[in-house]
Amino acid sequence: MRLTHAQFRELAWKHGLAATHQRQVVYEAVIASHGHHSPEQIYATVRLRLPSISLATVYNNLRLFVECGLLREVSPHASTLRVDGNLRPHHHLVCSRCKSVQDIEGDFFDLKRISRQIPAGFDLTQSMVEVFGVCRRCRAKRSSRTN
Amino acid sequence: MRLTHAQFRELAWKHGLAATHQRQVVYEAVIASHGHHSPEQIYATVRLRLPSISLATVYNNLRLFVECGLLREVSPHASTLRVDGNLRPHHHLVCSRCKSVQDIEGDFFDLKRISRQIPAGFDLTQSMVEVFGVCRRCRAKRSSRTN
DNA sequence: GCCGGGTTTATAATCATTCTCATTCAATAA
DNA sequence: TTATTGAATGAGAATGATTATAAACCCGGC
Repeated sequence: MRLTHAQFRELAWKHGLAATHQRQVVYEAVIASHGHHSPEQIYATVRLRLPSISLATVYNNLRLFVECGLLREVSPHASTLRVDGNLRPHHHLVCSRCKSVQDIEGDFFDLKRISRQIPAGFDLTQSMVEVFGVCRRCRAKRSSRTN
Repeated sequence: MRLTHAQFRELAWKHGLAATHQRQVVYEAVIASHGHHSPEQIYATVRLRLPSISLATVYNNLRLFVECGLLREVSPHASTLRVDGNLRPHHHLVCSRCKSVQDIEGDFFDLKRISRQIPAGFDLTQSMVEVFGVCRRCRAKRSSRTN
């Protein structure tokens, strides 16, 4: 998807960001191809239009876009492996900001109903559900923010 | 939690693993302290009992334990950032093996009902749900495995 | 057009994780 | 109990993803 520079400038300003050319191209690359992109993939796409862009710029701007709510992060977890010895069926409540994880017990999820909606062949027998939100502590800490 | 060596050996064998001393201590460290542990945290705990253990051994054995189903991996997602330009409310279907992500539309989750069960103060207004399972391709690939 | 502060670039640094290989150990057979 | 052998371990190097640094550059206001 392409935007005029004026359109992008308005979008960026609404979110408190300066509207640079690099940012516009990175943003357009993410929006244009639907899916869930890694920084490397976006970098490859953006380089077709801006061969001299730096990978660091892609990382910086993706982080900014996520922080200001222009994009969402898939699986916002801590950057390190976490392991759980609790094998009983349970689910996780994850804070998108501090990445803390708490167990939730209970049967919120109608897996039968989900099964009817998901692609054929996807196996939910060992399934787990994670619910993302903002924990009490993080909400208190940054309650002044609007996003 | 401590196990006798005989108990651990039986547990390990049931899952197709040799029962080494290091493995027992790593496993006990995970089980003993409830929560969601990083390799570094487990390494620190294990070193109290086995000061000469290598961090690589902790990593190797955690991976093996997860593969054979003795432990679960929290947030089994690709180790690289993924970004999503779709801001409309939707959820993700994630394959625990190949880490692929697909969108699912629909209203499977009764957030009101969840809200009543989660700790006070946890903010679900920007929430997202991810459902983990095994995608068709991965299921076909390793259908001979029992776990 | 010029200035100043934020942005970009290139590269170095960092962090988590995996690999390599020499050494050691667990499990089986004698 | 001991010997054997393939698997597991330990130490450190290597890798891959991400972040930090510092000099050059550009956007937007004057």
